[in-house]
Amino acid sequence: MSTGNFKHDLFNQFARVAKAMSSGNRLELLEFLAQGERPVDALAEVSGMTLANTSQHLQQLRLAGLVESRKEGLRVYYRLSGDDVVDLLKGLRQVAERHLAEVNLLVRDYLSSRDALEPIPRAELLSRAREGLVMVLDVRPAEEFAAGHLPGAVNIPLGELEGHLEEFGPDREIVAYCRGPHCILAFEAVARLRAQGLQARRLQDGFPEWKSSGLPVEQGSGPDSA
Amino acid sequence: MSTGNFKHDLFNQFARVAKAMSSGNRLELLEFLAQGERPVDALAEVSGMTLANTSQHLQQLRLAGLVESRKEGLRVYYRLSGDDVVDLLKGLRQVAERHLAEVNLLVRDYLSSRDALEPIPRAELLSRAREGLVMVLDVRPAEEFAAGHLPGAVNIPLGELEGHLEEFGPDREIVAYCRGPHCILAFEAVARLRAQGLQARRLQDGFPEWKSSGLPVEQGSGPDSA
DNA sequence: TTATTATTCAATAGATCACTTGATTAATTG
DNA sequence: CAATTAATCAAGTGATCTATTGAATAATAA
Repeated sequence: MSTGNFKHDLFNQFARVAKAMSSGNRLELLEFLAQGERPVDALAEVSGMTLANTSQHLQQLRLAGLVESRKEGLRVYYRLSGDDVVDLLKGLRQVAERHLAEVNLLVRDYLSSRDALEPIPRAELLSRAREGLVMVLDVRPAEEFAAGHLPGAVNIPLGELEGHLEEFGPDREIVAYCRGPHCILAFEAVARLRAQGLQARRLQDGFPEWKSSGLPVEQGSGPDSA
Repeated sequence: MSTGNFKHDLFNQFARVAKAMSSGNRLELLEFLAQGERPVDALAEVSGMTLANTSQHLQQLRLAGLVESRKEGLRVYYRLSGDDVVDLLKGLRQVAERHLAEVNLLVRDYLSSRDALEPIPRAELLSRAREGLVMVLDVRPAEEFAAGHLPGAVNIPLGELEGHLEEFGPDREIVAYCRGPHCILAFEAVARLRAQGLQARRLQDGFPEWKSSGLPVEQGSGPDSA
């Protein structure tokens, strides 16, 4: 790796970090890890990759200094190696959104075909939820819900949505949320609920943003932790 | 490119940006471009790549939305597509420095072998330069010097340093600076001057940091624009 | 001990990437 | 007009990357 040329060596080290982030699959892993520590099998399932493949990608991320791991019993838990990694991911998203026309087209196409309506702002949801006017729906996996969620939220992971349709009424608006501005779980949920004739909207951004903006958060098993 | 899967497509777009930055050569180009607009041949020379290779790398950067170009006469000038690209580069450096042991080893080895002394802080240089106690040496290429430099600085590009040794005296300390914290020009200059028995130190960071911290700047051809 | 589970390792084929070389385009000059 | 210059394009080769497969390791349970 060392070429004896300081400048080159240094840039090549920086490039290692970028190379680790140059795969959509690995970025997806990083985004999940931004939510907190996760074992390998959970990451494999959520990313849709095989276990071995996921493990290898995680090791590339580790070699680039982006994640760290900890073994506990049979499981190996991975986590981001620092908040600066979150900043880096954010910077990457920002540049892509500002300068890649394809990203905007993708988002626009998806939104217009799935959910033309504006997301509901956080403050508005808070006040309307307090008045009991809306049902707050958390479509993330149960484990993420257990680690923290919006107050009064009901947890129905996206895959189980079809089995719970009778819990919704046509008169009470449903506001779905998930992980963040680019998490598609909430989009999908809104699309499916609307297909059933229900009133559904999407929360602006997701749980991490809600939490980091200082709004109230509930922990532990919620009202629907079946 | 499109897989019909929104989430995947989106992450793959983000990955395109990271992939463009996953080469040391391209990062080097980006760092030069952070100084301002440059034509292809200048970038080729400074990076040590062939013209064709440089051109191809620049086009990859453009496809990733990191740079833009403008044609003027025979020349094509490239520039960063926005300040967010600078932020992204900074984030990349930060993560690499914090989490890659190799980077710290590289920097430490280089510093201890070339320049064990601390860099001189900006404020200190300013006051000492005003008292005429130090000679401020800009070792960047003449064109960069002309675009802006420290007040009273003398411009001697690194390659011409050996031909100008008689301009320095052993009693007046020399403070060299260049582009930034990882630009090696100043390191090299200090090493060579010390090898001649002269008192030489390096400014903390470089010209961009000096300028952005609000300290005075001179423009146009300086006192030594031979 | 053997079996089970979570993870990693090793080997592989196909795809993509980096750099070189020589030809080509576009703007300028004589 | 032909010659020159800056940059890009096109093709080829060796290297690297990705995902898959099946085997190996390590911790736990029976």
